[in-house]
Amino acid sequence: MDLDTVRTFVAAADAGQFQEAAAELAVTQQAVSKRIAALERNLGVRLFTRTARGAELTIDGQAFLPHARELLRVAERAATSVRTGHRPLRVDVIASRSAQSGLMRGFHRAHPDIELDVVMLFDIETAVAAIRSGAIDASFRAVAAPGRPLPPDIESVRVLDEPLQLLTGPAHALAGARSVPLAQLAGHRIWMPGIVPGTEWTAYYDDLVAEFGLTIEATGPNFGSDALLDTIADTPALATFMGEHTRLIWPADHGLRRIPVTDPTPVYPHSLLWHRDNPHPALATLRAHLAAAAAGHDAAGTWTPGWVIPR
Amino acid sequence: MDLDTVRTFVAAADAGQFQEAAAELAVTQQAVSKRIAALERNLGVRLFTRTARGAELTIDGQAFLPHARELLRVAERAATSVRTGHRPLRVDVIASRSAQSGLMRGFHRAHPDIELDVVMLFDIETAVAAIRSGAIDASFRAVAAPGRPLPPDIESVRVLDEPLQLLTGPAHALAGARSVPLAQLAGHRIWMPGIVPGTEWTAYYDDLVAEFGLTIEATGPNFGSDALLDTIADTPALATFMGEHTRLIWPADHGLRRIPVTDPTPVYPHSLLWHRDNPHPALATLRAHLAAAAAGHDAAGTWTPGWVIPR
DNA sequence: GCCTGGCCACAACCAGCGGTTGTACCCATA
DNA sequence: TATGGGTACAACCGCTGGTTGTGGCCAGGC
Repeated sequence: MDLDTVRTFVAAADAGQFQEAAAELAVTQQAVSKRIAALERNLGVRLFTRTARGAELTIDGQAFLPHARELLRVAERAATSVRTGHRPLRVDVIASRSAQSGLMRGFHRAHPDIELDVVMLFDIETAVAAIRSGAIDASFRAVAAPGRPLPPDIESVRVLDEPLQLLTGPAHALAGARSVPLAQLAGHRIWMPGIVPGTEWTAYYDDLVAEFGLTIEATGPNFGSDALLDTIADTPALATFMGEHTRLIWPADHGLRRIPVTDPTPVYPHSLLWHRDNPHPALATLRAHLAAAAAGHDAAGTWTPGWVIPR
Repeated sequence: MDLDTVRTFVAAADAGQFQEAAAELAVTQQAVSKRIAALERNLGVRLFTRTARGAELTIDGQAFLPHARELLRVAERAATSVRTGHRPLRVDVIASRSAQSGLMRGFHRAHPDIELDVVMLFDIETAVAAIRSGAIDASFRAVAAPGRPLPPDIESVRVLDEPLQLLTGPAHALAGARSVPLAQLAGHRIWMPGIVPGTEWTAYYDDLVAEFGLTIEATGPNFGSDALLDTIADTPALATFMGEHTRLIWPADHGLRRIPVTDPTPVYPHSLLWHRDNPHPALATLRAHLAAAAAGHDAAGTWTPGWVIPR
């Protein structure tokens, strides 16, 4: 199916005749006739009944028309998603199903008219470069890694402190605990595959390990969260950290337990980064939305690395 | 933009390389390369960065990908909307913004997974023919016109009795009334343009006129509901009938008044028609939904033509 | 009843799109 | 440095999809 053909169909349906549609599309009437005939051949149904005064839609044509319009709308949106200037707000998140995606879903619910595109970049370096080049408008990150302050043209604000919870299988020693103090995790193996060296994740967990004497194993390739959850569920000696707001796709309940961590609760600080001079109007709306959503949280009894920029 | 090209883009993005995508699509690698290059030229942005191990999405490519998938989904739905066998449930309503459309919206909310196509046919004759031919699955109508019983292979059920209200402008003599008895309308001019002779609307209003001595003018072409409402708002001597559930698109409030009619309240009987042997599974769901929605209404103090099939 | 006007479909023709094969180039790896 | 896997460019060509020309059909008016 060709979108020009669909456009021709819609034009002919609106005009009620091929001749006028042809004039609108700046082609001959014969071209319109051939396009419609080809579309009818493709779909296997007759879309118009040809009369002496033009062409009117059959029932099949009536049923097809709204779908055709929708198709053109979606094509238009797809094209504008990459057209420079007045394109949708483009935001980088660290992972789907993360708390950041949750924030963006909330923003979309609050402002359904604002067009959004969500992408996932590799690390903060890439994100900063993309922000500076204008390829993206904003990025959710944990800024900044120690010793690497943000460039002056990049602004940022803390938007969410997400408490980390321990995720264990049903046979884990701590599976029955209602909560667990952070210091008590010193003897347990905590497994976090897929933490890529050089990203801000690494810096965060390095500090957590250094300060509380934990044992975090980042070994092994990342086979995806399904494999991770499978292993956690089946291995009594292993646990992992997971953000409180992270949504699990867990069709079969393998008895996984989320256990809050206390004294202090490690929180992962999510910040929003954007370029000082970015003129996108929706960016200001997003910042206002996040500022309103972030208000009123309590930082007492929590831990973040010392290098994290204060709120 | 060509949907085959979009399909190629999605395949290449999923595969991570052109070669494998080409194999899936049963074309050569060079064809995929040319298609992607053409798409990039069309959109004016680079979608892939070519590496030694394949091709990975740029940020623009990432932003475009979900739109491309959506485009293919919509195209698929558009094609199935006219494909015979397992196509969406196709229902004929008398007008958009009518109570029937409201019923269908309610059904769609209750069963969002059921695909629907809504069409508007000319009259009950056309609708019955379309039902018999299988072109549509169901039709909302006021059955049956007097002396024209339904054929035995068409089944029907009353699904909604919609009270008619008087619609007047602010300067109309009855504009201030909280309600008006039907007999009291005898002296007033009631204007119903666009009532097409031969349709079941005509039969309904003919009976209403005959029984209560009203003056209903069906003269003049139908310039659309906007023009009708404009005229009603500006003309003190004119009023019109409108279904209680009919939704007005009325950007500027011209002070229109809806006045309930009593003693008795004329109600317009909406029935659902379908073919005895129609096997569409969603049809049974629709009938069950409408039966549940129709339960518990009170027919006391209302009027319908004598030829309307009883509930 | 026939002419006329308006509209659509078919035929013939042709440019160019979009496929193929062949080949060069690039880069990671051994 | 050689090798293998991947992409891009060039040349070629069939067929899609446009054009012009023409015929058929139907409604309305003289």
